[in-house]
Amino acid sequence: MMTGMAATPSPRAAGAPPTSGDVARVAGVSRATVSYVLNNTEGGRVSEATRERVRDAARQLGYVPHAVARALRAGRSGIVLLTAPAVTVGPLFAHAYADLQQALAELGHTAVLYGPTGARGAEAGRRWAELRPDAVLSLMDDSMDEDAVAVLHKAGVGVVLGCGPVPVPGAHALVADQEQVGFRAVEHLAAAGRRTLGVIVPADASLLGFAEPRLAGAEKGARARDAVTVVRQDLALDEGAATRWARQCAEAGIDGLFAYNDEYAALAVRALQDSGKRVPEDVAVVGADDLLIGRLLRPRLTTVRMDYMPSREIARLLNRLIGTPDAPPETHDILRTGLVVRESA
Amino acid sequence: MMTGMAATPSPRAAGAPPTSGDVARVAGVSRATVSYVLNNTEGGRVSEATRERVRDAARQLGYVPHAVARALRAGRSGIVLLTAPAVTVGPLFAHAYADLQQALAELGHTAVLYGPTGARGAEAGRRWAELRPDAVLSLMDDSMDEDAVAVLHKAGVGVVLGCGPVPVPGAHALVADQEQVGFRAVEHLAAAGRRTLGVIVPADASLLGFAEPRLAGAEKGARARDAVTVVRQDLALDEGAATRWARQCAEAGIDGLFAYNDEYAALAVRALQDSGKRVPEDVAVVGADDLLIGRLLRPRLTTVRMDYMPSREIARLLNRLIGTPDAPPETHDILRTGLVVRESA
DNA sequence: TTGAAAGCGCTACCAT
DNA sequence: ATGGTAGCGCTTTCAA
Repeated sequence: MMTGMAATPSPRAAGAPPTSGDVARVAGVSRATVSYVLNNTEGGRVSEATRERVRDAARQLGYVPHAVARALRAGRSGIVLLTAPAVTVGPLFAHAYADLQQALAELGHTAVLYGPTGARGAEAGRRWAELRPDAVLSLMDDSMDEDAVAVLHKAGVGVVLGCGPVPVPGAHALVADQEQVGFRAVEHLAAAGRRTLGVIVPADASLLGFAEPRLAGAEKGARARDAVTVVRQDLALDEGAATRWARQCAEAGIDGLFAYNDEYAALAVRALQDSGKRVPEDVAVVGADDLLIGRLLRPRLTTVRMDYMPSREIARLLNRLIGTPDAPPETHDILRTGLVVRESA
Repeated sequence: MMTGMAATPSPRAAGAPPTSGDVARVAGVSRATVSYVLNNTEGGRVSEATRERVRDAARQLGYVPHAVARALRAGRSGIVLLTAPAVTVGPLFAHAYADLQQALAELGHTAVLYGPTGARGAEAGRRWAELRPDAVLSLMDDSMDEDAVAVLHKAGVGVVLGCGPVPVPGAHALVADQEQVGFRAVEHLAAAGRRTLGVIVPADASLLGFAEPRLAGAEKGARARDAVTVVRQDLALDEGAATRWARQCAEAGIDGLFAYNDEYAALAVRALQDSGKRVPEDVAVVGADDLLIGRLLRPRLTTVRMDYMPSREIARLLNRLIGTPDAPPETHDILRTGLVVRESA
């Protein structure tokens, strides 16, 4: 057993960052008291005079609590890990991410984005699990799969929430039903009397998770109509490719076009116009995502707008799930779409 | 002193995630040995048979090391914290971020993005410092200032690297000299005989950190020439604002325009054309950042392209700095610009 | 009202 | 070749 002096440990090396022990020493109290004061634990159990001394000492030393040590002791890190592949960390995502960060912070969580690991499945799950987050939210991330979920659960990460075109087995799901997008676009084109509909699918493989369902939705839309056919058009986001595509497109007799998003639509419109086609007279074009570029081009793009569940609601959902880690997987629909009719279709 | 049995602690609650102690128990060895084996410490000091048993046990239990505990013990978290305000987490940034993540991972670090905290200066510094990262890289983040750096250093975060238009005192700096951009644009417009140059500055306050230096560079370019003047044009990224701006622009007698970036340039070109001006005949336009939209417009946009230091080099730099935490602040230039001449100027 | 001490999971030093 | 054990910084129970 130690005797005496324990409340006054020797000062630490000069350059070392101050710990709660240092604060205690300077304030002339125990580490326990420091903890009580700085965390406002147990209302008035510490006298106001002492509280003031402790806070002064902390300020004077520039003390910053050590979240790692706190997490170890508490058994929970307070971290919500967001995972997202490179492509997703894009413009649409930027503000949503900032909002989510904010909303989670208000609920006492720390949102942290962990970019592409280079691994997939169980291996990716292990990388995430090492940090022992309270929850993992994977955004459109196809490296999150059933194995990854299993690893996470086994490592004590109680909440795994997948957000993407397809739900991940075993995890909670925010489903963004991308099929709606294609369906709605085709509905509009068909109603305008178009019969041979091209659907532009991006060559970028990392977008297939979105592109395939949008195509599938378009095909579903075509089947619901008589005499409407859908032709898949693979296209890279590149002017040369677009020029070649426009030629081939004319031969296919396409009179209506649904592009993966407004960027691809813009590229296609340009190429069609350069090849002598008129938009929308010869080919009607519908884009998606309501990007700025669609309003700057002439003709202005008709597009399928996406309304996702607001970040604040997602934060509340996460907060609730973290509170009940063993609840059975829930599925929430987070996508509503609407057509923005402009000039191109 | 404990006696006996210490190598065989009692099993833990069934649902609890396995610890190295559990692995040790299953493999019939001590926790120390588990640590040696799983971290490949000290070459052959553990027999191959034992190593195999340990690895089997770990696999069977689904053991994932606890990075938090490891960090506490090691005194370093292995984390490189990236901070960025909402606007920056944009398209240009996406791939750079993914690359950096990758490059840092290869060097044994974990890159983690910590979005806008809602706080600034010392308070923001405290939020970051809590996580005890080995380094903080702030990207175009104006909430990182001298006070934040001081807090971080005091909390033992040895490496603070700022990347933005202006260096942060006390921290290492990656300077992206945005003035070059404006200078180069004005040089081109003046050489083409334009004399009254508008410079479009975005109304979005969060972009001012870039916009002001670009404007300053343009002014510097004008001073270097006779009879060339620069007129600041504030503009919001909005069609209505652009229409009003185009009218006022005609009155000002502007015959050359440098826009903050290609998006603003596109908006301006559109508005000018709609108001009856010809581009480039009446007004020559130069954009910046070489965005896709610049190639889709007619006329195609002349733009100032940016070449940043590749992520791999930034990762190597960070790695070196983490190895020598007390080195004096270094400054590195990471921006090269080049003019891409197309049709608009 | 305050303090002592245990212990979160891990690694590294020193024994054996 | 392997094991005991101290201790990273913190919170929290129990004791005073």
